[in-house]
Amino acid sequence: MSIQDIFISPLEAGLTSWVEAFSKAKIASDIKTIKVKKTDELVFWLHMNADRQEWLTNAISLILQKYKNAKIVVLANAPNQAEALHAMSLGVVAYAHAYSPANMLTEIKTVISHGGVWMGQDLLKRLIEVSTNLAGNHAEQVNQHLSMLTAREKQVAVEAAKGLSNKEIARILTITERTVKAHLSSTFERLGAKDRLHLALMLNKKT
Amino acid sequence: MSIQDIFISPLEAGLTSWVEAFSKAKIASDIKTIKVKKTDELVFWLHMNADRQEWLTNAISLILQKYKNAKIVVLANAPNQAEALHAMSLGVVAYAHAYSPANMLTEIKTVISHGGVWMGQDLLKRLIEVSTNLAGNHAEQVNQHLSMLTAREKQVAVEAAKGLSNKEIARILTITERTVKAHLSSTFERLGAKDRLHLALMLNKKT
DNA sequence: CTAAATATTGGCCTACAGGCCAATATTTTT
DNA sequence: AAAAATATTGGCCTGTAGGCCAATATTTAG
Repeated sequence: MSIQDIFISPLEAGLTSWVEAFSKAKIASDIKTIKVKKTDELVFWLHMNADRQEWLTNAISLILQKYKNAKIVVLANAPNQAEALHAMSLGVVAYAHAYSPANMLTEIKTVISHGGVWMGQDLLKRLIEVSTNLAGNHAEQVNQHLSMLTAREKQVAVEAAKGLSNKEIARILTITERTVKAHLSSTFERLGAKDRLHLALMLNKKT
Repeated sequence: MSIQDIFISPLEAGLTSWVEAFSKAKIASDIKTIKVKKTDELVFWLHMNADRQEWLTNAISLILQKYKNAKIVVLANAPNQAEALHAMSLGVVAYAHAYSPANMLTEIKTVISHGGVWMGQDLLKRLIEVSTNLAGNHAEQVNQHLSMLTAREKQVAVEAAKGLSNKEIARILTITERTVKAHLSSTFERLGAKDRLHLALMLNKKT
């Protein structure tokens, strides 16, 4: 079993750095025209033009559908984060500049063939920033709010913030509706919330 | 210039798979005790216990401060996404299970020494999901909801979703409270929301 | 061991929310 | 021009929410 590189590019000959890096690669302009041994380990290098957004999406899903274990690299003429994110969300394992030098291409291949992911420093950074800011930071704020409540109040509060009625909360916690109200009242006071809607906003807000 | 692996673990001998993978590695329990040639390319393997959250944070920043170009890998006894995100946001380039077999450890090393990033499939997926959701997807979803409403209903809906009462909305839109109710009722029906709290969740939720 | 905080529930009362039926004027679509 | 969708408002009625006063059992903290 060997590794087969396949370039998909509108250019007939591919770029020189590609040829330099992988002399035995196949070059095609359309996915459907290529023929490969199913047993080969496949690496697809998709050359991306700015005006082929839709093509990229289709190409990726087509490849992954046909060759389950194929690795896909996107080489963009004009790399941008949004596109990178989109591509990687579809299953691409590397995203780089189309004019990357040959030695970088071989490094990328080394990385992905060992199960790694390759992307620009800034992209990774951005990815993590977004995640931690909007997922982590928020969680911390919510936790800070919840930490001001007693254990029971917390339970009631999170259910109320989901949109459940007092009656529903009472049922799932096996207490009286009256008790739910009591917990909520003290919750409102502790958190400074006007009512359950404000509570919900405090516990769900994305800032 | 050679590559020097350094294991930091509370265990005196390290795990067998580590020793197997990198026989020439140094093993220490504290970062301060190790001595390395500045010229070496350094790979730190931090062994993470569930109860050393704080230690990890400190260790990472200490290492990166002292050895600018060092690569850091975190090996977690009990891997979890939150911790992985946190670690990678601090500059870690790989996050894996502490009991990963020796061959996986060598693959990780290959990947990171070529500039790649190594993390579990599900973590990467999650990372991208979160990013795409919170960056663009969410706004689109909200707009899709709002597009199902008439101009007036939209105005009422967004105010209601902020937590304003019918009376308040009536005042700022200069209409009767009764009219606000009418717009809200049809809004609920159009969007399939039970009440204003669910409406608020639809327009504020981060999923 | 006592004082303080929590968990539970009751009754009562007011305000607000939201549904139902109905009507009119304006705007948009066909 | 006729039909359909929108914008406004009324009255009425029911249910839920949340505040106020009050009491008891349990847990926790000093």
